[in-house]
Amino acid sequence: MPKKSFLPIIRELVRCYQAFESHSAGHIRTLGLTPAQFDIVATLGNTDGMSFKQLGEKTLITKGTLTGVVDRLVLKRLVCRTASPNDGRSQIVCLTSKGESLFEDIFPAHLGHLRRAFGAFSGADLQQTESVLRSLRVSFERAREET
Amino acid sequence: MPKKSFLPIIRELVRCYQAFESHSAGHIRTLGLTPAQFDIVATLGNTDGMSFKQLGEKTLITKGTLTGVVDRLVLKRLVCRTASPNDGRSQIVCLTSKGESLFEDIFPAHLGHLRRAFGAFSGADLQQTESVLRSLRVSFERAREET
DNA sequence: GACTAATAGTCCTAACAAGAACTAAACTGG
DNA sequence: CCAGTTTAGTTCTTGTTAGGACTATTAGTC
Repeated sequence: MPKKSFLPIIRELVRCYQAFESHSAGHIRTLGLTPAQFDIVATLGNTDGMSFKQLGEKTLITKGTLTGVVDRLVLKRLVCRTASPNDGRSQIVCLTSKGESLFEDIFPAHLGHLRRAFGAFSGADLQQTESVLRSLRVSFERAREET
Repeated sequence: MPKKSFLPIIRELVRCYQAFESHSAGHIRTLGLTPAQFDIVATLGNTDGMSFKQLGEKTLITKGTLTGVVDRLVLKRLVCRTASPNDGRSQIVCLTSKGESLFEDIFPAHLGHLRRAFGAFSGADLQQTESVLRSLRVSFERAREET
C-alpha cells in the first residue's frame, strides 16, 4: 500500500479555510465592516493602540494593504493615526471612541456567531484540532524558510 | 477549569492557511502564473475541459472572478473557450496545447515543492490531519447553512 | 560626526475576491 | 405554446491582496 498522499490535506485545508471565511465574513458584512476592517478593529480593541508594524504582524495583513484598510477606517472615523513619540517614522493607530463602542457591540456578537460552529466539539477535540493545525503550520513555515 | 476556547483554533487555521499560501504562491509566481491561474490550469490538466460552472465548483473561485482569470489565461494562450454543444448559455474551457505542456512541466514541479512541507509526516499523521480538517470544515459548513 | 545599512510607512501596479445587477438561453407548469 | 422562473456567464463596484519601488527616519560602524 502506497504512503497516503498529502494532497487531500491541502484540499481540506483550503476548503476548511474557505468555509470559515464564508461563515465569518457573511456575518461581518451584516455588521457593516469588511473582514479586514473587522480584523483591525478587533485587534485594536482593549489596547492603547499600536504601530502599523505591530498591527500587520498581528493581523497578517501586509503593510501595503494595511495603509488602505486603515485609510478606510479613518474615513469611517473608527480609528485615528497619531505620530509615535519615540520614532519619527512610526505611527500609532488606535480606536476612536466611536470605534471603541463599535468594538464593544460587534466583537461579542461575532464571537457568538463563530462559536456556533464548535457546538459539537469537546474540550479534547478542541485541543487536538489546535495541535494538528499548529504542526501543519509549522511545517509550512519551515518549508518556506528552507526554500 | 473552563472549557478550552475555540479562538486559538481559528488563529491557527488562519495562520496555517497563510503559511501554506505563502509557501505555495511563492513557488507558483516563479513559474510565471498567479495562484488562481495555476489553480485553473491544474484543474483542467488531464481533462477534456469543463464549463465555467464546473471550474468554479472545483476551484472555489466565484463566477465573477472566474471570467477575469480565464480572460487572462486566454490572453496567454494557455486555455481556450468553446461554446458548449448542448447548452447555448454555457462555454467549455480547456487547455491549449501550450497549456497542456505547461501543465506537464509545472504541475509535478509544484507537487514536489509542496511535498517538502510534509517530510516529517507519517502516514498516520497525514490521516489524522486530514480527518481533523474535514470535521472542522464540515462544522463551518453546517454553521453557515444554519444561519 | 559622516557613511551605510536597516526600518516604518506610503504609493503603485496587477490581480483576485464577493456580491449584485444584467443578458441570454433553457426549463416548467398550465 | 408561452409567461414565469431558473441557470450560465458577463459586467460593475468596492475592497482587499502581494510585492516592489520610493521616502523619511533611525541605528550601527568606523
